[in-house]
Amino acid sequence: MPRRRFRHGAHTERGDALYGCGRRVTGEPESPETLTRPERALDIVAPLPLRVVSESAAGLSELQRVRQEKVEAFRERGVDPYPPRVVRSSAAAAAKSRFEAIEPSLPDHGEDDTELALVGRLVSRRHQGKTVFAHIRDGSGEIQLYLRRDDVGSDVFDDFLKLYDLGDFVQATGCLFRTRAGEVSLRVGTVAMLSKALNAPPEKFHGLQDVETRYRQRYADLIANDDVRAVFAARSKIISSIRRFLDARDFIEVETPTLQPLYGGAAARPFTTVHHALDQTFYLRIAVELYLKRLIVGGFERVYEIGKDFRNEGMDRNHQPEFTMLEWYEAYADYEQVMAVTEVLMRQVTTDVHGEPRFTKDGADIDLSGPFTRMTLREAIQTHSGIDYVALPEQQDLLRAAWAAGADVASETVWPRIVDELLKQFVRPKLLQPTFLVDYPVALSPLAKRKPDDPTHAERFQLFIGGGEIANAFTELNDPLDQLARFVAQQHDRDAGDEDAMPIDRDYVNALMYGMPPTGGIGIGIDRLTMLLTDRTNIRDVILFPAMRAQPARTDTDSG
RNA sequence: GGCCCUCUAGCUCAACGGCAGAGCAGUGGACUUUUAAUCCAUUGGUUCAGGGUUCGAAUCCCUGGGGGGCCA
Repeated sequence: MPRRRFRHGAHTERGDALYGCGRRVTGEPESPETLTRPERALDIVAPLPLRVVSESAAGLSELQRVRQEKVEAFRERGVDPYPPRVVRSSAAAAAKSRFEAIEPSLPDHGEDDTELALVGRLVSRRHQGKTVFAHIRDGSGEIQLYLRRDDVGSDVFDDFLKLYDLGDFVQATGCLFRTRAGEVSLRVGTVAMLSKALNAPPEKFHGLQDVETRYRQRYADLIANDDVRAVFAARSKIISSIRRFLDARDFIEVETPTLQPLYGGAAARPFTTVHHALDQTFYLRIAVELYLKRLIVGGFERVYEIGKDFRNEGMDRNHQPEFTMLEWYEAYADYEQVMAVTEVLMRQVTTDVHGEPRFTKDGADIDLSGPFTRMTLREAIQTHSGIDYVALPEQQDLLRAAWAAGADVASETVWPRIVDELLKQFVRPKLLQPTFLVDYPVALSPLAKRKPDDPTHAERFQLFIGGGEIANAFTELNDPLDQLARFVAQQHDRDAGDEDAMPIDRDYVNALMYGMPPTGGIGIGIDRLTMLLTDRTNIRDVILFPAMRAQPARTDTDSG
């Protein structure tokens, strides 16, 4: 590798003023692009300081104006405070671990003689006379910078104190050593501005606490709060783990329409929109179920989709109008087989996130290592409420029993919804450890196949963990005329005012008439699963940019 | 949808009917191994908006708005 020195944009004339640690650069480039024509990268003459808006028009605060003046100071000396390229020799974490590996072999002072170019956001700075300590943070972590006036020269030293602010992205070159306090640090030779920040970062100790600001300005939340970054890193792990798991089992990932001429596959109100050229109403999908099963009809045996569903309903800590759902369908499988796969998947995903098949949720230790509990819905409701809904097939009888047990149910609630309420109010909160509830009343399950030995119940299961519903699955109904009858029953509910009931999907019935093999399918809410595995109680904490009510227009007018 | 809580400097928070303050950040200064550095000085406000009560309102009342929680 050729000998190379990193140049500092504002002080290229000091390129030779390194205090002598720099000998070479080791380590592989971060990417081919970052090290293309490295010598030129920071020597580019700054472009004209175009001011497309006046400061008053930009509405800068006093603190922002102070920083903007620093931007101008860079430009006045011909330095671009937003250079297009940067040289980076390694990530902070890699640099540190490399230093720690070679540290025992270093002579005397223990300073490495390899010159590095590190980059990142300036997150802290401690000035002490003719030295400065600072931390920069890149995607891998933080690393401390140590500047000595005698090393970098008074110009660089003063600039670093006067023109650089917390929040700026910077490059620093130099060599690693360990401070008296024991922290691996970069003894800095040069610094360069990579991107001047006009907004100060949130307070360093308390971070960003205001919940509303955290949701509306997630970028500031991510800057300020490490645990928030960890949540979304976990979410990414969950999704990639699921993909690996399903791909390894010969599932293919497919994409079905988000804009649908007719919605279905779940009990929910849809969003409605209009295609202008077609002059036609489209619905944003509330589920992908009916399209995935059309693909099973078409001959694919194992399909899955991870994507956004949209439901035009109330918002609370468990509901967002836009959320992510996994569904998969497997030909020649029934709900028993789906249950078995689900158990293995949940154990795998949990292990990928936590390193072991157990974790803590709301203070409860949850263990997925053993076989998941299985019981019928009927048994579960009977155990936790004392009510056997099978023995009470009349709405009035079940309602009275529910009230007697202390349930909060409206008098006009239809029979299957009462069963659902018994589940939600008496059973679900108790199911902390992973539990499959199986066999649901047919009226609650319009897309599931009936049990051969009990036509009042469908082959359906739900998985509960941590008191929450994680998965919903069944042996898919593939009798086209039974399906049509269920749709018609749903239509009656719609006509009676149930806005959540599904419309009749004749094209789906037509697909079933071509024949769908026996099939098992499942839906798993990714947001709920992420809440479970990251111990969050508000769905907005696991969605990067949650839907929020638009803020009212500002009434004050800009004086500029 | 109902009830409750909340909104004050860039950020985190005080002041609860009597001069709008502190810490961090910023600005100026001291300090050559600090790490929530320390020390001295200092800038910064439409107290969410509008109305009312009052000699006097961030504070009490009303209306509206944003957010959160509990319930439905």
